[in-house]
Amino acid sequence: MSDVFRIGDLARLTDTKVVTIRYYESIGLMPVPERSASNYRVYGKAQLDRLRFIRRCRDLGFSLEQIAELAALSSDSRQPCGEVDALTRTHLAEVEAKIADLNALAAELRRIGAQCHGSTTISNCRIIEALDHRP
Amino acid sequence: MSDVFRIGDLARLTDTKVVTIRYYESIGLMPVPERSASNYRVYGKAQLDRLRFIRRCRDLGFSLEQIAELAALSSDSRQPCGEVDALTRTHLAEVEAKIADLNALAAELRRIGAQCHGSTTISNCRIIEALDHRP
DNA sequence: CTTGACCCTATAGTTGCTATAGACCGTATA
DNA sequence: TATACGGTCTATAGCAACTATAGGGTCAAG
Repeated sequence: MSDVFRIGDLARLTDTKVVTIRYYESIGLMPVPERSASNYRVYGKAQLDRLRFIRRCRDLGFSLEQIAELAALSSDSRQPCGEVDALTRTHLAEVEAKIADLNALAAELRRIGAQCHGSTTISNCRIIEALDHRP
Repeated sequence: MSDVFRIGDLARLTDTKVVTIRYYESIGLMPVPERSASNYRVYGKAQLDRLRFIRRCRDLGFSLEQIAELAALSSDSRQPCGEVDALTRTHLAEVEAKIADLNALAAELRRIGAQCHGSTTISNCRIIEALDHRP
C-alpha cells in the first residue's frame, strides 16, 4: 500500500467516478493536486481521507455546500463544535420534512391506485379521473 | 368567467409561474397556443385543464416525462387503462423506496447527532469523528 | 509495435425550473 | 396627451450535482 494515488485509485477506493472527483476539484471542494511528469493528478493519503469524508457526507444527504462548511469546520480542531451540531440538526429537520411529504404523497398514490379495479379502458378509469381533479 | 385566458391568468389559476408555463410549452408538454394581434399567447378552457392536470401530477411527484405519458394515455379514452395503472404503481414504488432511504438516513443522523453532548470544540466532537469514518 | 487501460482538457447534456436583460403592449391616471 | 404601471414577448444564462462525449496523450504488457 503506497501512499501515492492516481485519480483512478481514489475513484476505486471511494466508489466515486473519476469525472466526479475532477468536478469536486473544479468547484473547490477537493484541493488542486500535484501533477506527475506526464501531467497526471497525484494524490496522497490526506486527499484520500478528504474524499472519503466528502462521500460519507454525501451518503448522509448533505449538499456539497454543507459539506464544504463541515470540512472547513472540521479542519480546525479548536473551532467550537456547536456549528457542526447545528448543521447536522438542520439537515435532519430537512430530511424529516421530506419524509413527511413523501408519506403524504405515497398515501395519495395508494388511494388513487386502489380505484382502478376492473376498469379496462381510460374512459372508465378512475386513476385518470383522480388525476384530473384536485382531491 | 370568460373562457379565454392569457398566460398570467393560467398562472394565477394553477399557481404556476408564467415562465414555467412557457417552459412547458418549449418542451412540448403544453401545446403551442394561438396568438393575439399583439402576439400574446391565448388559451382556452382545454389548455387550462391540461395545465391543471400537469400541476396535479407534479404535486404527486411524477416527472415531466411520466406526465407527458399520462397525458397522452388519458387523451385517448379507448386506450387500455393498464398502462396508467402501471405507471402509477411504478411511481409509488419509487416513492416508497425513497422513503425507506430517507428513514435510514434520518436514523443515522439522529445517532450521530446524539453523540455531541457536552463537547465544545472540534477536537473532541464526536460528530466529526462519525463523519470521518464509515459506520 | 500495437493493444488496452488509464489519463488529460473542454464542452454539452441532464431535470425542472428560475433569473435576467431589453423590448413591446395596453390601460388608467395627471 | 403624456406617462407610468403592469403585463407580455424573446433570448440567454444559471442552479445542483453530476454524466456523457469528443479527441487526444501516456504507459506497460504481449
